[in-house]
Amino acid sequence: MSNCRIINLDRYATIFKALSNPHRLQIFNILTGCCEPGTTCSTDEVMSCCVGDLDSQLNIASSTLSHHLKELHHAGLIEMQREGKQIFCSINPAILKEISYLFSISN
Amino acid sequence: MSNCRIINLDRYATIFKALSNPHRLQIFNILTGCCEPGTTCSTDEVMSCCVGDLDSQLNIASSTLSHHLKELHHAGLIEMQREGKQIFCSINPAILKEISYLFSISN
DNA sequence: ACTACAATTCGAAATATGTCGAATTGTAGA
DNA sequence: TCTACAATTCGACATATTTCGAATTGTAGT
Repeated sequence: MSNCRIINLDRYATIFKALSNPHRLQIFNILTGCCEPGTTCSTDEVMSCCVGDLDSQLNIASSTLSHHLKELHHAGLIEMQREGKQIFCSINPAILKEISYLFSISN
Repeated sequence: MSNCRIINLDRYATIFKALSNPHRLQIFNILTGCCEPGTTCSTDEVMSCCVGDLDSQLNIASSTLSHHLKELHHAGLIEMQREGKQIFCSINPAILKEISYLFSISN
């Protein structure tokens, strides 16, 4: 297995598991931003990334949302930072690059 | 949501779910080939892709392997083709490109 | 037709996941 | 300190997943 691309199966399994649920994937999708680079989205859905904003877009109980965010965070896909009463979520760009690399050399 | 990259959340969730289990990820990894392009692997692990070969590498019951293969196939990640007594598995290259594209524009 | 091999389906069991509402924690303002 | 808002934790429950061994199906050779 010395030449294998995926060295740590469990780690990547955790990452893909985090993306395996439609609600979490939706969160991930919102957080990566809905627009192609260079284009403009309608203002109300751009960069809404505090937990409450996600809550209003997802139609699930906030406790469930919290659970999903925890899972995305645990997988290293998102970062969370308190700002006053709110907690802001953002994508971890490093892991995005990593996954991108993983699939780009799988062809 | 008109500009969203991930149009069909459920479809991608299914794909990522297929990759979310260590055993399935291992199968996927073996099937994409263990070598970087241009390098050579030890002969015994290159392109071993009939079900029996996977079975000997995975250390799980063959019924379990069968179940995992079904899930990978259902997600569209692998193709399966009978040749005599054996069934050969291979990666669906189209879906690999698709995922690669998905993450390359997420940066 | 019989046998051997390859792989799948079936049924069952243990464990994990997704979800909710209620209760709790953390923060800021009055 | 009291109140209101934001978000999480807890406990419970229904459903899904992972896994196995036994039984079955499919294929090729004798």
